[in-house]
Amino acid sequence: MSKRAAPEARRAELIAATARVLAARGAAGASVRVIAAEAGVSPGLVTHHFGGVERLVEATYDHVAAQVSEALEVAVAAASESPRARLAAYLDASFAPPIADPALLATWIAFWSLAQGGAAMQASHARHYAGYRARLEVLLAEAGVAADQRRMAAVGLTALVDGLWLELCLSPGAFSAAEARAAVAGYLAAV
Amino acid sequence: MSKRAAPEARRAELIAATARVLAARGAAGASVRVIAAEAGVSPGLVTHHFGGVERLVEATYDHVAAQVSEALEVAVAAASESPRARLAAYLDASFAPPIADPALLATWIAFWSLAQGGAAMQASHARHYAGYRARLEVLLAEAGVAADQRRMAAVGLTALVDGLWLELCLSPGAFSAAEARAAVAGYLAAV
DNA sequence: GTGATTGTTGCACGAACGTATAACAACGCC
DNA sequence: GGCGTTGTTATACGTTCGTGCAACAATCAC
Repeated sequence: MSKRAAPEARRAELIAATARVLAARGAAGASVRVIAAEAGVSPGLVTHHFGGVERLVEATYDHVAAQVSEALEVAVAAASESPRARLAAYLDASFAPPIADPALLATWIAFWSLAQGGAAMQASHARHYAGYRARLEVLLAEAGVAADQRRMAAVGLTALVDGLWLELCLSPGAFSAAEARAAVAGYLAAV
Repeated sequence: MSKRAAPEARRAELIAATARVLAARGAAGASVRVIAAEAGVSPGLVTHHFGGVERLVEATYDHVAAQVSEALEVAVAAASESPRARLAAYLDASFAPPIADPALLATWIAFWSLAQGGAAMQASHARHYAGYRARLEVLLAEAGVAADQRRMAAVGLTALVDGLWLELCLSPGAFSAAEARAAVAGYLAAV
């Protein structure tokens, strides 16, 4: 039996275990029993702390999305103070660890597939992507992009980065991370 | 009881039923019983004709991928003879029916999530995407793009179109199909 | 120390899963 | 018309699923 833990700590453990299971086995493997075994606890704990698997997966989505946003901010903070460099760092971070990771893609695909029937998951997705685009528009503004062009630039850049990230993780042999960065740089130059 | 049918016809019916189930209920709903009910036959027929659900889903992937390719070719054929118009038609077709369809995205996500553990599905995906990029490179060549720039242009355009298509289906409110076409046109102008 | 609170376990339950198998029925062949 | 071939159904089996529940145990208040 696992030692008694504070509710928040146990919830965090279960969320981390869910993320690991999702990455390793996909949506099909994310069962209560598998997740509980990964966390080293009894299956009943999932119901006790989250009231159901669905709620646990939603919480895991929010957690992983926050981790992604944080990784992108870390990349921006590590860049020089030049607005252009900060923008490039934000975009290029998607092609380097920990973002460019097949395990993260597997997790993301699992979320997408589980979002099919869940309104809460769809809302979380919309919020996350809107946040990504909003952050991008701020960086574009700081880099001197005209106000009336920022929205479409953000839409296009988000789509381009997403598509490159997806294919980079899905079939790594098609092109390299450096080529992905070059493609983004080309698009950026056209804006 | 369903009338006796030729093996090929029955296989086609089961594949069509699987595509409908995948679109409507996602990967989680693609069970033998649900698919068989959708096709109006007994569950045992899946094993009899395909030897298992996994094989049936693989066959469905190939079928849907072929339908997508065909829809893109129809769009190209409907365009004027100008190489630029044919290229634009090929790219823009992703933002109009039957490609820009949330049901098709649901099907595609289901394939991705099911491909996690299946080597055959991964191979099918790699083949389909390579075919898409190869066709794109031909259209780029006909439109006058230099040989040494075609590959990266195809990679970038594929990623951009994919990202826009994904987000267009996933959260239709973020931007319009016309804006997606404009983003692609902008990228194309930069090449 | 003692009692109350509550995190945790183990099990039971009904439902759904994939598949194997035997019986049935429709079609082609002679 | 009878017969073999084979598409089709219905059922059964073992497994896994999510969840509810009673019992257990660790912590805290006093």
